[in-house]
Amino acid sequence: MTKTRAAKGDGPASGPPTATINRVADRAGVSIATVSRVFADPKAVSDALRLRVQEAARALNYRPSRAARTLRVGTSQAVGVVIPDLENPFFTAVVRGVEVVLQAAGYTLLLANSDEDAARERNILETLRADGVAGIIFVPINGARDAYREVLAPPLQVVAVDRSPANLRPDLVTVDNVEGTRLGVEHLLAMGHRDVALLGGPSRHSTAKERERGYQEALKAAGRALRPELVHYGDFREAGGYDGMKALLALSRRPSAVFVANNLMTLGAFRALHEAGVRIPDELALVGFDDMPWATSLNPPLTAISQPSREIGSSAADLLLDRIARPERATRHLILETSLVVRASCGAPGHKGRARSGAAAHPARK
Amino acid sequence: MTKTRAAKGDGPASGPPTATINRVADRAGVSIATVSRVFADPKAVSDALRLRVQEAARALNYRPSRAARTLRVGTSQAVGVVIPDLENPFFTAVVRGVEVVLQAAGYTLLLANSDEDAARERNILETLRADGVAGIIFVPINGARDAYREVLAPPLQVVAVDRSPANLRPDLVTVDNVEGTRLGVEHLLAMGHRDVALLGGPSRHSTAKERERGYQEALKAAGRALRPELVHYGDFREAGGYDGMKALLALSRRPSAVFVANNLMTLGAFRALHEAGVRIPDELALVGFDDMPWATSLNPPLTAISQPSREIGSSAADLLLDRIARPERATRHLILETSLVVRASCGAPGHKGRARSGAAAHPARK
DNA sequence: GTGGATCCTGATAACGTTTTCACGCTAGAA
DNA sequence: TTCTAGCGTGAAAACGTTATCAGGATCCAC
Repeated sequence: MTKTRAAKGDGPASGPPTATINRVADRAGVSIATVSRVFADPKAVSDALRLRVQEAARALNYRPSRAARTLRVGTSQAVGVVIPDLENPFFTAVVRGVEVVLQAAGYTLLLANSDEDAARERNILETLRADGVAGIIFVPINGARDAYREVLAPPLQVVAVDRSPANLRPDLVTVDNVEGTRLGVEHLLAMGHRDVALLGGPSRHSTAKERERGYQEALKAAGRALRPELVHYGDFREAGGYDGMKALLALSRRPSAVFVANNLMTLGAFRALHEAGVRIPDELALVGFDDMPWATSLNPPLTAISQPSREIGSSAADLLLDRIARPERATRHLILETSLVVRASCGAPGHKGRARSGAAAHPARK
Repeated sequence: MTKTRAAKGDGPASGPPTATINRVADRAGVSIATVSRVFADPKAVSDALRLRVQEAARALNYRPSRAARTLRVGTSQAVGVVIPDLENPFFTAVVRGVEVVLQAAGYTLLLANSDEDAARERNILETLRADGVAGIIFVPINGARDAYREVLAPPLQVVAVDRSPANLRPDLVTVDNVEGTRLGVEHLLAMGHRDVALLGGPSRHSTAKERERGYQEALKAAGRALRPELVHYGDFREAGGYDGMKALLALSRRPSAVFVANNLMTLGAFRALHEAGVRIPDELALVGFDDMPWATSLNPPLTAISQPSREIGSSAADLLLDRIARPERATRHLILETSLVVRASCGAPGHKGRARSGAAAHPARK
């Protein structure tokens, strides 16, 4: 049940009638053109007038209308950010990174959630385009062939993040998924595990495919055969990890170690193991892709492949801003590095229940 | 280290020159006024013309320019959402709730992060105001006396969320923090714990104060004295919970149960307990405020006070939309209910390591 | 048939910017 | 002095909508 309290609303204390460029011009005794110039290119106007204008603007608490500017100039000081899941901490960390650099550059951030739904994504992109955003940073759903052809056509500037879109080559920021996964699996193999399983993701995501490749390469490099029954595919959500882990536990010949290809699935895997009373890492060792804030609070603390999530976002924003400034420059693909953070879930010696991490992720910028 | 690959950019395949209302009018052989009406109030125009216009609009892939509309009408179809921490899953869940109803209503969501910083918050609010957003949904930082007086003055519509702002009475959506905390502490007392500690938050947050009050009331109702050394205040972040728990563990007369007043602090508390090798719930029972996605993956699964976070967001959005439609209506305060989700960390019988939850949260809507 | 009332429709004036263009002024060169 | 540059400024025209107002049909009632 829910309670509602009513209160008397404050009377509409109607502030001053919103200063416009005209009022500032009047007060400063100049033309609106001069006022505009003071804000756009301060050194184009003489010191005397500039001061008068700034003074007047301050007195009236004037802020140029973004809408008017957008209309006139054709493109707004905003960028759209669209991610598939606002509640996945990896994506929010990315958004955080984006937000920091956009805010600093005076841009506004329009956020939308595609929910892994191609139709919804298309709808959002169209809206953003109609909004006249200067650019878009998005995690592509990777849908149909020509999904993005029209809707992301110039003059829109675009950078994709995390996943590589199907049929478009925009600026791109990803992580080295193959290498990262190889790191994790090799770590498990190096600790003597003979049968390492994989809880992978849906193949429509480039990340899922790359991580599976990393798994295969690690096995191959170690001279170990691929046992297909040890590979299960989930949906990159909690339930997928739970189901996959249960399936692995049901195997007559259980693996002794598992690599989970995604953060939410790792959560599900943990839940399945706790429910089944399986001891980690003694009965089953675990390494997950993507390090999360709660990783050290799990029991045992999770060994994970850490991605520089925040930096992925800030790099993407840098790339976009740069491209807005120079639309003609060649498309770039930035690949950031991952790192292995060793904690206890993999059974590494010296990490029994301790929560200290390995080397911190510290990839180079730009 | 980071690799960069260059690729040749696609030539600017310059799409069609962006359809405007004029082009649609021309093609349909009507005036722009009619086109505008077709979109604003379709039944105000005759069937024949409406069809012609719609057809033309579709052919040209026309979308009304939001900027032009905003300029003309004085207020944009966007609402600003400002939260203190984009990486706290509670807030992202709230944003998610907001987003769903805004999207459905055709509004765009401008997101910004105040980072618990009053100056930053003020800056953001000013920008949003200059942007001409129709309204603002925000988690107040609760700063100075007259913090919000001018910047949130009409015609801006405002609803506050989670916390009650210091000196302003806007529409408000909160949770019953006193009641929720009482629920949790009483649960621990009912299980026979005599000394229940509290890891509380900074008193500048109304939520922290309310939760402390709930703790006090529960003790009082049970006829138990308040032992001040059992109350520690953190910053509502992970580190605060960690430090607080360590302090509690250092006590000569340790409590046998702890209530943690915030999700991030719960994480820190867990980490401290794992590090110290304290067995939960045998040596120390734990209940936390706010149920999180990872709660069932912790070991043992966390008993928590669940907030309807998503619904907090959707209610706030509902309230805002309603207020935009009827700016004169009285201010309202919506108080949503919390519920106790019993898992294993509190030591409840029948929950040894099991992850099944108690009753699902299911508060009434509106 | 005439007088309204009702309904659709089109011209047109904003909304607040940015940008182009021309103008006047000062400075330096002839 | 006269001419040429160059600089700083203002007038005015967009940008794409929405809202107001008035005009032309159509219809019904008298």
